[in-house]
Amino acid sequence: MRNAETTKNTIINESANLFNMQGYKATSISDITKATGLTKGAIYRHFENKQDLEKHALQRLSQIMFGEIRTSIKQANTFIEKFEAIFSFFENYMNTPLYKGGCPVMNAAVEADDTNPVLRKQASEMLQKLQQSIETLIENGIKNQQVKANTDIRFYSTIFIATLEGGIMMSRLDKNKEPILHTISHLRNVVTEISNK
Amino acid sequence: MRNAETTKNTIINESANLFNMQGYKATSISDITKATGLTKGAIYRHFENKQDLEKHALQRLSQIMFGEIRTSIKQANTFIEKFEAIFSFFENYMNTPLYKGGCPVMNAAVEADDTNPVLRKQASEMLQKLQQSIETLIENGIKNQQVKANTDIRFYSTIFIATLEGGIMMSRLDKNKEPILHTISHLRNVVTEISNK
DNA sequence: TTATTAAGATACCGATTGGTATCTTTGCAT
DNA sequence: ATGCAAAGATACCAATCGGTATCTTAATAA
Repeated sequence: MRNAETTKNTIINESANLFNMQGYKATSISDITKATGLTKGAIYRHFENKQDLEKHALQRLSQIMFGEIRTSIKQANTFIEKFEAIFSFFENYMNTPLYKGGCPVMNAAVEADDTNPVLRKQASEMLQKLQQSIETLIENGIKNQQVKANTDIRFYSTIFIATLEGGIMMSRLDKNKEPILHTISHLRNVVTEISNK
Repeated sequence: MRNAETTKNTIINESANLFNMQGYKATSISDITKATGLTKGAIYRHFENKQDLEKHALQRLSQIMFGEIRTSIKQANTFIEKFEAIFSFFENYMNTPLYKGGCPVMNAAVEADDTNPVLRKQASEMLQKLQQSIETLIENGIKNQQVKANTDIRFYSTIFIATLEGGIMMSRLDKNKEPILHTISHLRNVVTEISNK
């Protein structure tokens, strides 16, 4: 048998790219056959239906995203350096993104929120995971006395994510790095604000 | 003749609602016939094609959005009150929105950015207009000596919009007002920050 | 070498898509 | 009242949608 796992993998990768760029509803199975060079028969051997494929594709984007975030955070030592790692991760959505089409969480969230409950739930879980990892970052900062003890963790993790996501959206819309750079610059001030002097 | 203008208006209104809720690509002409009670023949008499209808629908959403923003800003007197008006406008995306489906700028931006250049350009112009009106607000604040003279207008208008848009996205995703309330609370601090004491 | 079986290709399905040509109805001017 | 033009309904079109049944190809185990 031709290597099934490899095939399944390329289907997931290619469709993840297409879904994140064009949208889930807007990407057809035949778009995916063109991108992979495979046929419908091959695709439907590996996935029950389109929704199933969407699920796996977004799961893949999630793996890539959190994989990158996790390693870049681990490499950083101080609280501030770790935040800088997150900042440059978001800044990279503009020049050398891990995947085309912008932030998968935002894309899935905006497309799915009123129509596709499966996708919506998945996006919600991704957002939760992202927020959790930022909250852990702040918690550790408090433990290490790098962050003020009375810092509202939930509040600030929300601010960071909202501001960065909004910045990406604006930057992508007018293909201009200024917004994301401004938001990062602002969040640096916020980091300083909650840091112990 | 049956009133053509009224018909055209209901088509625009209903399709604007559907486009903003389900997405532009995901909303079919037959969805619109069901919502309006009209037939395809009637719709295509008033609009060249679907793209033309999308354009008019987003234009309508833009009118509603900026109409509301403008009047609520005008009613406010001080710089801080005007910003409070904007804040409550964004907060209302969660309970009593002017239109269903969230912020039209974000929706169009996320859906269109890689595929639909017409929609994309329109969304870009809406964002520009939104930013312009916030910049004017800050400028006037400076003129009235309510805002510090050295305030970077472009910078702060970007922060405000990015943070609010990100907050809406998060709040809509998990159907919870907490994120948008947190972002507004944070932006209140920012307003205070650039205000003259 | 050959039988087996999984992987992938081909050909089709009904439903729906955006769009159009044509017919009918409506309201107004004469 | 009637003729006319505009508004809307009906009926159709080719193309594409997601999905499936069936056939062919390729790799492995015997």
